Amino acid sequence: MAKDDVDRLARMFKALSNPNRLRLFMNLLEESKLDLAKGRVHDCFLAKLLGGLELGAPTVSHHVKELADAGLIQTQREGKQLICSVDPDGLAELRSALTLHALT
Amino acid sequence: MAKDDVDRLARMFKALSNPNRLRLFMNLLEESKLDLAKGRVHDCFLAKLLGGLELGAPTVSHHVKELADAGLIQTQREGKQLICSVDPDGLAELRSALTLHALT
DNA sequence: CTTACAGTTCGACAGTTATGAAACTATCAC
DNA sequence: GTGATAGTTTCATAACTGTCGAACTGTAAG
Repeated sequence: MAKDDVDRLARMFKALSNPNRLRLFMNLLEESKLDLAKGRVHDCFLAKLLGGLELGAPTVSHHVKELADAGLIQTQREGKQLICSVDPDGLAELRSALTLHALT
Repeated sequence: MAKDDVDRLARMFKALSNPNRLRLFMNLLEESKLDLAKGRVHDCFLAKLLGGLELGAPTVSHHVKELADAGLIQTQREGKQLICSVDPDGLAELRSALTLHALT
């Protein structure tokens, strides 16, 4: 495995290594599951992502940026709000790194 | 998703968030793939895991402990040497967390 | 234009992490 | 026993991280 690939992967894992950030991502993933089951891509406001999380706005902004920079989520402005969705490519990369190809 | 589960998952991701530690784990995983293909469980010395990694012994010892504490690898003494292998349960946990059940 | 809203940027601070040097423990070979 | 080998523990240190308050930017509504 090339050094660049390892670094890229490590960055993704780092983005998921903070419980609050992981919760954000899992919430988004949960929503995505529901929506994908219905055949459309999910979008979601930041505020909505925070369900139960008691974090200040600057902190959330920072976490979202980390997840986006790592390639795990995609963001998009829509008026005042920031729309987030899981990046399917990033997710696929993660999963394939953890897959025992010899077994499947 | 319960708080404890999130914390446990986050700990696993954190263990993989350092490039050197991730390389250690990926080396082990690579070896495991080969061995599982042959129908046996792989074991591997620390020194062997280090292929190319220029880290001091204390650092490696520390990284191995982190991976073990996170539940990603299992260790076992054998004479002077420490035998490591991927913990299949931990790996399965990680993979299932990243799986879009609605899609599979 | 003014106000309110959603999110960002900029410090700052406490806490954590990665790394190695030195000293240590445990095991094997002689 | 002596010495060599494999790994651990302790400690120090530089670098990084998570969080927030305060000030800021951009957008929409009136």
